[in-house]
Amino acid sequence: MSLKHAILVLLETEPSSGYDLLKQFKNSLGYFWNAKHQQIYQQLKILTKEQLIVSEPEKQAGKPDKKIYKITSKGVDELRSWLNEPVEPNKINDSLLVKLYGGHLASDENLLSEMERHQQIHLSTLNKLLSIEKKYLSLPKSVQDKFKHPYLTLRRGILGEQAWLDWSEEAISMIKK
Amino acid sequence: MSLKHAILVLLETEPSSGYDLLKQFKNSLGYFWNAKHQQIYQQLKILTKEQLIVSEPEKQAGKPDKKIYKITSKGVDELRSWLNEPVEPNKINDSLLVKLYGGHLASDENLLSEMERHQQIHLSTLNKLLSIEKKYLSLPKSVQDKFKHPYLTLRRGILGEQAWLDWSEEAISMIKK
DNA sequence: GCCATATATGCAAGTTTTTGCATAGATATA
DNA sequence: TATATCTATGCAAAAACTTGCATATATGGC
Repeated sequence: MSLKHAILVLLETEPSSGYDLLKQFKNSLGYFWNAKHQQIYQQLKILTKEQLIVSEPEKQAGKPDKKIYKITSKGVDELRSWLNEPVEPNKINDSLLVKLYGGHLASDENLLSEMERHQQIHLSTLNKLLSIEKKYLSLPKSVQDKFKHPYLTLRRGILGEQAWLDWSEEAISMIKK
Repeated sequence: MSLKHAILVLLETEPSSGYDLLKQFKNSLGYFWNAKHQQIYQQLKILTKEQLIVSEPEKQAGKPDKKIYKITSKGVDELRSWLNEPVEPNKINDSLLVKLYGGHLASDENLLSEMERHQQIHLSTLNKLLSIEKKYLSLPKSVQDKFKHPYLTLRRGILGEQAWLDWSEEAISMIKK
């Protein structure tokens, strides 16, 4: 389980609310982590009980109040020790490929429209990631250095999405034949 | 949940035992579906209760007996109707990227050895997939046509692994700098 | 002879994730 | 002015998945 560590790693970079974390996962880090809001809030409660993070309420005008969580030194220790352990390769369960595998039972129109729908999602993700990269590349070298590791994961997102799109072109033309 | 449909789609192609399905996921289809044996056997029980599949025992010499499951017409109906519904894009939760994201808290040696370990896994997966592709491409065109859809998913595995490896080269040289 | 791995299946308990429901003010859009 | 979406958090139940344990035969390597 590393929702725990995904949260710790983000809080180590910057104190955030549950909602902030949710937005990060949704808007930029979805290429490496995904979680529903219920899961995040629940995990924040658990991490607080384990004293790996602490929260402070933040009053906001015109919006509901936030709870800002920050990592404790115990949390940093936990994170450091987790970083030293090997991790399993990423488990893949891809329903779209299940669907394509059984494609002879479906119509080509169905498959093609599904592929195109997914293509649009991946294309918009790619564009989002490319615009984040653009921002990063415009930063001074010293700041770039500081965010070298997150950038390296961003590159994974970009190369991954590009490969997905390349494959989808190939797949679509194979279905059409 | 589409472990259900992953199993149905494989049984639609060929009647198999739980162990056969497990081997397929492990040895060739891991780029699109992964499941532990306990999960598969449990799901086969559920699918049997739902009458989407039926089993027959097969006695084997020198090996434990097998239960060969095959899809029923009700199962094919279920599969067909599922194939007509849109599926969600694949949820990604990649611990390795979490680790890299927090890489400034770890040592470069640690990160590099982890990357190289994963590289080897991905490389051997790629080789396995390429050898499956080779076999496929040596089949007569008529048979190729019949397995067009599974092949198309195999291509996803291949392009995906190649992209992963390309990224890993880039990432390793960035860590070293 | 021992140990690991492959074949073949399964129960039970625990953990993780999803789904459904709930609240509540603010802003944007038609 | 209704409706949708965004901000912000949470409980509870159900479903999915993992981990630990269990059994039994066969084969290959040291």
